[in-house]
Amino acid sequence: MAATSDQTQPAGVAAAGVVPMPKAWKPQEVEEHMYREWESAGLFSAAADDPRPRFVISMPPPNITGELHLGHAQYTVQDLYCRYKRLLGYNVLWVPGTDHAALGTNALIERQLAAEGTSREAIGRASFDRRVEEWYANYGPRILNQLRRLGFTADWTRLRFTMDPAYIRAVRTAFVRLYDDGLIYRGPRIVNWCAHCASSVSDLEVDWREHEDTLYYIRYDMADGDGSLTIATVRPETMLADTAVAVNPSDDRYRRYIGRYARLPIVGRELAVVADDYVDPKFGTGALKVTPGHDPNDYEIGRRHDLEILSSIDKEGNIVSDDWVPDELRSRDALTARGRIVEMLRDRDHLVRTEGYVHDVGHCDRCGEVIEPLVDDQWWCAMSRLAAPAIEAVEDGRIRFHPERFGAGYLDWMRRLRDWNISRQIWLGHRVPVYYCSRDDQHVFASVEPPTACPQCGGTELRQDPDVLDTWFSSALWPFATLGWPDDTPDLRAFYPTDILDTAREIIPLWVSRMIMTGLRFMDAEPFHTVVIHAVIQDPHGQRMSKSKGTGVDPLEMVDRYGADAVRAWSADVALPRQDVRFDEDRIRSYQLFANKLWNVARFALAATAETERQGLDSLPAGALEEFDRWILSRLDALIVRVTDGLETYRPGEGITAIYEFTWHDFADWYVEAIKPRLRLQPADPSRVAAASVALHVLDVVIRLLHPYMPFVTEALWTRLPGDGTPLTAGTQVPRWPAPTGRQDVALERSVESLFEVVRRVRDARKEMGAGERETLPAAMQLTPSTAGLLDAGEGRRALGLLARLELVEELPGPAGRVVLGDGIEVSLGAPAAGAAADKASLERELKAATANIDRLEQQLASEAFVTRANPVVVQRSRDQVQAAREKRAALEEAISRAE
RNA sequence: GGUCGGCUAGCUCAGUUGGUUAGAGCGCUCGGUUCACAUCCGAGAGGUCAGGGGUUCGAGUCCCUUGCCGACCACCA
Repeated sequence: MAATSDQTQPAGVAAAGVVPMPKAWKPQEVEEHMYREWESAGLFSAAADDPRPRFVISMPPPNITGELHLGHAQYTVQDLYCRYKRLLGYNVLWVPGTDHAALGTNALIERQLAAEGTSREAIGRASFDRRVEEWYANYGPRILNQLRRLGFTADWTRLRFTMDPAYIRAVRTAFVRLYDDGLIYRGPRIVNWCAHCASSVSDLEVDWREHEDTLYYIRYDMADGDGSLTIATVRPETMLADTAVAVNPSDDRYRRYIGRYARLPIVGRELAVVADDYVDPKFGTGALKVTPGHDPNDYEIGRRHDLEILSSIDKEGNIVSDDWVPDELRSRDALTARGRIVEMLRDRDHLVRTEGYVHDVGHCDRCGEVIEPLVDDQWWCAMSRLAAPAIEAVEDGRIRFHPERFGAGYLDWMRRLRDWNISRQIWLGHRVPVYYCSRDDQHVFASVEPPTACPQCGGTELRQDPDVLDTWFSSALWPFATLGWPDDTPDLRAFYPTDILDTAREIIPLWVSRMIMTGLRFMDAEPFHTVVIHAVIQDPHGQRMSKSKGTGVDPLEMVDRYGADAVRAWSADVALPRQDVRFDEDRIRSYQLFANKLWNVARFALAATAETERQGLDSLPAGALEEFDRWILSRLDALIVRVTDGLETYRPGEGITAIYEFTWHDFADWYVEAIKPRLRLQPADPSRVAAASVALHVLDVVIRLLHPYMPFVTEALWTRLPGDGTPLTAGTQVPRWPAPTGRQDVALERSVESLFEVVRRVRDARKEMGAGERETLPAAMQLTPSTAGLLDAGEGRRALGLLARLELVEELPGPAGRVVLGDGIEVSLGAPAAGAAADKASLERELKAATANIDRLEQQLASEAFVTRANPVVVQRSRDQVQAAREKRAALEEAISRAE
């Protein structure tokens, strides 16, 4: 890699000390340049003929409806696994792309047109199409730039867009095959109609919101004059299209009405009274007006009883002008008509009463308009034959969800699937590839290539269906259509099926389920084996982020402020296995600070070590490692296990948390501080060489473990460590992911950490005694017989002196100022030059705590049940603890008496 | 209505088969110009683990229940 900025200098240059490493890690000065280097070196491109095992992710294509929001930072999870797998030696392909988002983009462009005082009808289809192209040309590149700024290693040479010519052919092919197999059909059924978008929308695109409405009780007299039925409705305007009244067959109140006829007020139509189990006798009056033309449930009742379907509301949301509609209501919009109808009912004494009523009303997901259910000719995709194998794939475990609970939700939804309304009446999108011959209404056919003649009669006057397809119909083909399907391409053969799909949970029914269905149908294989559902990012108050409320956050703003590494680390931390996560800028910032910390600890280690010491651990002579060396290597082994395990179980937060804690606290705070004197020894001193080698080894491993999370800072450091110069971002033949080395030593860890605890207590005591920060105190150390050899002499003794700023002596010159106790160790501190000679109060405080601890343990051990039934290991631990606590209490009491 | 998630320090969150005296980051208090880092170092204060009940020698952790917050699915006019 060529380097222009000093932070990306090759290792040799920096190591020679020619160019010093800057004091602070400044991602803003490094990341963008470094990314361009990676991309231009082709590090993200996978080869179809690469013999290594492959790992593939299809990127969920962001909608080109605008710029990305912070939620897209969750794509970090995908890059994390791509980089992890590259380090493991896989041939990795991450296929990127964008989605045309027909309904959404269409709504935005229409809004734009409306703001300019025009409309799509006014400017015509050609101009509209140009608008669409401009839109995509504007936002598409911005989105891709955002993804690049986050450091994502998607293979941009394979970028796809769901409206590319090749993709259009894939969509048409899928449609034609399903059509020819009878799984796509056209027919009149009730749909969710949005008058504003002038299109149907699928059940999943209806947004239900609570409304306060009025429930009207309306009396329908019987046609034969004998009695009446009162019904309740919130939508009196739909009564014009009533074609029946329904009651529950078991409802004694209404049994005598069944089979007779009621007369519809205002209109005068006769309505059959039918018996249907759907009717809830306890709701309202127990009698239901049936309007098959404008209510999904009524539609079902209508089918069961073979009722006529009438429409009283048209696609503009106005009352129809059919001759059975009273003149004064015709063409009025539905809402004004409602008021007028209520007046008419009141005038004619049909309105029994009204009451307030709170219920949910469907709104268009895209534009917010109230949805009008109406019956319309639409294209449908039959679900049951497609769903069955997709259900089995998850039941059998061929596809697994993480977190697991989402699998149950998927199955529940799939088992209740209804046919899918796939046509939309807008201009933007994939046109339905169905053609009608002008010679004969019966000559209807679907065709992948635009046909020139009717296959049945050869007629050349053909008309294409005006509808377009639901965007999700095209997205459903994503994992294979991006690889060249329907052609049998090398990419398709090499890279399908993919491995992991990572997305948000709300997308499971919209997209995941449909990819599984089409993958099994067209490719005869599940499109992926693992579905990872990441958390949804909310605003800091736990509300959904929304652009309109101004609570949306631009990921680039965060990247500019804290660096991509910090944003990524935070994303990876919170993405799994949680369900919701609040945006927390401080937490992002903490990862920037971490990058700086890593940078500096590396800077120190590199500056303090000589070129000759950068040879690797293996070249050290046997026995060269001291206690702290073995301690940090033991901790490092545990870290490798924890990070790897976290990634393998789809809990990446475990990994980044562990790396953070290890690097900052174990490595920088303790290990590096403890070896500083050793690094100042002569270059050839074995102790120095061991410390330097271990420090560099730890850095090397940490950088590799951290790289998937924070690629930029790790790459910058990698070039300065000994190695072959191949960027970490590059895939290599030889795996580079660290493996545990068997150096874990739990007993050693315990004794070293108990020494740290003593250091902490001494620091605390020094402060309480009023010792100066830089003042060295004399101290005598006493060890109990059980003490580990570590503390007796050598490194432990040295470290205690260094880290707690003590001079260890055999005998204190005067009375002890304080006595500090640890596990098997007692440190008597000499009095500081100034300040309180002894702090009896704090000793007494400690005594109190120690006594309470003894009481608790003694009580526990006095319990017969505990001693006989608890795990012996636990019992022994309590015994050891109480013993240690008693020793400590005795020492404290003695110290207190000395202080008096 | 069904399902799922959450409720742990002032704030945001860890806490993986039940077992030391419940942790971290930020914030706060006190002290630090030690030649890696003030984007830092050291020390400290701060929690009846949402309420109630149960199982257990032992519960933040398991079971039941109540409450509140949130999400998804369904759609009783």
